[in-house]
Amino acid sequence: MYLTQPVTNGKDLKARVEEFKKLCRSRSLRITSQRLEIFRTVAQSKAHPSAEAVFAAVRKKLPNISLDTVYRTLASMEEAGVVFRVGLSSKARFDADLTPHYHFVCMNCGEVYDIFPGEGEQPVLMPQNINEFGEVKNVNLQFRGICNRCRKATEDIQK
Amino acid sequence: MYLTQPVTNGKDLKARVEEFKKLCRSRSLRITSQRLEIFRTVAQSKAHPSAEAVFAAVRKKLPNISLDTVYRTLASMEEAGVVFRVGLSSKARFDADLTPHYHFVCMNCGEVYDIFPGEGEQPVLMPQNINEFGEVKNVNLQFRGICNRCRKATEDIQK
DNA sequence: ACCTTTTTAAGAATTATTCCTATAAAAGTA
DNA sequence: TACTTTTATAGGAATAATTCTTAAAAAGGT
Repeated sequence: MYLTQPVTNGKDLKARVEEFKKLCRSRSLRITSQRLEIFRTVAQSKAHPSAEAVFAAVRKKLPNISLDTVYRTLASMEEAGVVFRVGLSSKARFDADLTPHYHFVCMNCGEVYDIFPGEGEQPVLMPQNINEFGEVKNVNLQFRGICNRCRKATEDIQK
Repeated sequence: MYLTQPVTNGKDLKARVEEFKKLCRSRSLRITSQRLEIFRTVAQSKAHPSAEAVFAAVRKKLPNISLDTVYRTLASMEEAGVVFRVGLSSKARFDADLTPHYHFVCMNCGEVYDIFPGEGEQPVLMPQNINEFGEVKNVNLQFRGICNRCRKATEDIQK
């Protein structure tokens, strides 16, 4: 089974902003100038900006915006699937098992699970053009989501 | 071309510690009780421990060890390829391009480069057993290494 | 225009990580 | 074994990234 991610790009900025507004409505998130401007900034950038970088850019339009708003908004945008967070969250975790394997990282509790490829299975291929970028030292493949334990816990609360 | 990582596991702890000592010698890193204990801790754990967790565990054997030593040592062990850092370093970066693509992250300058799979190429397969772990929300594939710009810069210094 | 709920700014607080400096321990050498 | 040089360490201070707290402001429905 191949990985597929939704293709929501290739549209112009205005269209994406409209789509974003719709999404906000559907989630009953209020459409604020801060949210729109943060979205525009990330949507326009190809630089994988940090929160600070987004803050600096948005500040030019909204001089009073706070860094906290940027963090909060980026987090909610990630949650909504509108932006992708490159890399993992704050705390580093280590693994001394160097046999080829990957990780399932729970977005709720932060737990890290090993995923060992099944017999004959090999989930990562090296892209052909990888040398254009540099010398690869290692490969990090993470599947991020909600682990079964956390899912069960939320189900139990709902009851 | 398939990804292959060195297989250095499946050996017992003592053997791994001896191997680690050799590696230290070859890199003229001194063999200290702190290093050995930190290595033992990470090598024994299947919990992907954080620096704090390693600190807490090592402290039982070496009550005066400092957290800084743990951080320093884990970093040098990562550099030596003895442990793997799960996830990226501290600063979060964002990407609003949701078309399927991956990233090359420079371990030196932190720059993030997009890698779009070539025509018909699809570097990530979903592992068959993924549902055992939880519900996948997204996939994060990073190739980490030294980008060409940084490599060029270091070459220039050597001249 | 009014009311309710959500969002915000501002700054304080927290968390993770790194830096600084004097001391201590390792490895090489006589 | 004692001596020397180099590297690593503890301890605490400093920094960087992120999150929390609170009162005020803005959104969206009525």
